[in-house]
Amino acid sequence: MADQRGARDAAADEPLRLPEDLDERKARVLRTIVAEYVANGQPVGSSRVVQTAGLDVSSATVRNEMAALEERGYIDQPHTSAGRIPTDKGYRAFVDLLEVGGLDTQRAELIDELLGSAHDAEELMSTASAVLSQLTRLVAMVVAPTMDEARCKLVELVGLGTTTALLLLVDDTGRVVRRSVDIETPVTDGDLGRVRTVLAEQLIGRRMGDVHETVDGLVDEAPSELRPTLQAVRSATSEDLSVDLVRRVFVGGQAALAGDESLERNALGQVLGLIEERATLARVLDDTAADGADSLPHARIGAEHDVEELKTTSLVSQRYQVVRAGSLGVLGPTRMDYGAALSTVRAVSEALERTLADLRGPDQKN
Amino acid sequence: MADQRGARDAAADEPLRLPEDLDERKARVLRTIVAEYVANGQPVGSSRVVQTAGLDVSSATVRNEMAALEERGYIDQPHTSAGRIPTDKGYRAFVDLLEVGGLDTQRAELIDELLGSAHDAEELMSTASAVLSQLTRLVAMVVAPTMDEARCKLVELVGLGTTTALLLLVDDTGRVVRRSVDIETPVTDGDLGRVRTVLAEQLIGRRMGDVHETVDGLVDEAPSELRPTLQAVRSATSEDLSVDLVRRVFVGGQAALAGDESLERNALGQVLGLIEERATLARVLDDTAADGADSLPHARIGAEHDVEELKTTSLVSQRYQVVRAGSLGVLGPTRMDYGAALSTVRAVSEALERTLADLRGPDQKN
DNA sequence: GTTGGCAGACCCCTCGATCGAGTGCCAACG
DNA sequence: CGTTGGCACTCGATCGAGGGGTCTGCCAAC
Repeated sequence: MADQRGARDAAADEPLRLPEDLDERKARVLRTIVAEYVANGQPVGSSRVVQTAGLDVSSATVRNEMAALEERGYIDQPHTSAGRIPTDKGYRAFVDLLEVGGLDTQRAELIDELLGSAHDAEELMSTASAVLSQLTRLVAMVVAPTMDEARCKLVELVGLGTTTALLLLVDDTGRVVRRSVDIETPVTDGDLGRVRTVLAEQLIGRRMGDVHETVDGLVDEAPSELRPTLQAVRSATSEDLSVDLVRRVFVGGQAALAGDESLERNALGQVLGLIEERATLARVLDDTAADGADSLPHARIGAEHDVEELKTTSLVSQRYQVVRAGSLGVLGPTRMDYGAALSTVRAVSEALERTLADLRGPDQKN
Repeated sequence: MADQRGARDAAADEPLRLPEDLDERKARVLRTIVAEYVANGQPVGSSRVVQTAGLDVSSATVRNEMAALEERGYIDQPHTSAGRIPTDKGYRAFVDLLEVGGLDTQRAELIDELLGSAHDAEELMSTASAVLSQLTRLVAMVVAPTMDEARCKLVELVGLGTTTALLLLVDDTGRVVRRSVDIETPVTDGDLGRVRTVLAEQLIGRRMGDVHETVDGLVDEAPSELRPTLQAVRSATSEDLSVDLVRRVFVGGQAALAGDESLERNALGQVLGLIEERATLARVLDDTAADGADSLPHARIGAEHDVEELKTTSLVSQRYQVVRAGSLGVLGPTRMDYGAALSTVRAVSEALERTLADLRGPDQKN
């Protein structure tokens, strides 16, 4: 397992702690190689390192350093007479040494402006993924927060047929959960209305996470004619309410994947396939974010992924909203601009937190 | 403009009408070339045509026919000493001569079974796109029907802050429209409740397409304290209700695009980009389906598209539900198996219609 | 109209040679 | 001992030539 520390915060002023097997100069060489390779996509040779790193030594010296770096697994050589390419371990070390800077004010303002124009949580997250993908030119993903902690604001039960109904729950940020209810025996509109009233009385104001349990408690007390309906509602709410409809994943900029040369066509297909499996995708984003410190983005690089399809890609992900956590991030080839990715994810994440708070904050009366 | 007749129905028993510039044998040669090329991806030569078409003439004769076909623009030669490849016009002629057969019972049953397991319209369409993409190994898309003709079944107005509320409309198939309402001046819960009552009285049972107009009519009659809220509702419903949230496009199997060699990497990126623009996508599907006869799928091939990004792809699309029409289809490289695509789209479309009818049919009481 | 035959075009693969980038090693130097 | 310049070496990339194979277009004959 690779080092799982999160990216460093630029604010924390402790000196950069180098890995044991890297001295100052080796680290600098490694940094240069990663930066150059990310920028140009070409293996980088010793002379180029000397040039761009502005080191005051000869290329022969750098060659020695590079040999050491290769031996320790930080870089690799496609073939004997080629320059070096970072390994996953090399990227990892690079990222660990990286200071996550802030974004320039222009971009930061752009983010705030765009996110601020959203009317509700859903639109907000959709915008966030669009902004994130455009700024990074990577695939951007935003996982909606769980709604367990949110309060139930509205309950509706609409009959669609004599044995089917639609259950609607709205939370205090305006998110809507929509569940089909299949009732065993036909039920009249009147009974449906009565169930609706009971549900509204009991559920409104309660935590969304407690809905199922509450409904469960109602089934036994209820008069027998309402029981089949309540049982149906119980089973309709048994699955985590956040799944599927609410814990949606907003994906933007998939096309960017195709534009990247460094991703094999085959790998591309696999990644696209994975992106369609929203449940796995949400898990991967959440997990990756959880590996990092709170309010700092964290990267998973290449082989660090536990999902086979992502082994040639890197994911930078961060949690937002500590109370009811969602996560967001960008996905791209391991050869990505980690500096930009990390700081952009961080900036958008923070902007999203702020805007989300605004949305239910200032003019909230209850 | 290419020929815009829809695909032929196998049931219609009129003789196949050949294009003027194709006699029986030329058509047969063309058919063989398309079939072979679709199957193998290799340019097909005269001798191969003789073999697989089982023609009782020599390859020289076929060469003459092929020269004629090339002159008329049906086929093309990548280079002098290569076999022939169909042009878009060639594919078009091929498709026009194609009889849209039924699917084998095994597949047909599979489709019915899978679609039948869906609980509501949304799940149904999502399943349909998954089924369609798996059967064809192409990108499948299902555009939800417009809801103009559907009846309003429920109206709710939930306050989220003193100046923001959430408007919920549910139609008689259980689809939910969700609109943010920004009110000019703060409004009390009581007033909000009264507006809700007014809206419910006036809207329930009405066509969803008439909602905006109805609300518009209410604004002037309403007491002044309700007016800001009604105005806000009016502007929230001004946009077509079907757009965005309801007229969703369910896409499945994008990964298939990456797997196909015949699509340039560049083109792939463009297609992926277009797929993310759901509004355009819905329009293209609708338009393509509209070009064909009702209850028959229609193909748009390569250059027939008016969208630049799709010029190297073909789309097979069909309308379902004539009253409140949606459309569905598959997208892939022009070199696709049109026979399979056409019959599968047709089969899924019909199954979707049936299931959608069932969903609101048998046990519907109002 | 159809056919066999044939020359020609041209892709594809391989082979060899050359070029150049970049390396590893080594002896010398401070 | 770290650093350096020098040098031989490796190996991909590029180029051109040549052979094999495929498929065509044309033509004369049937």
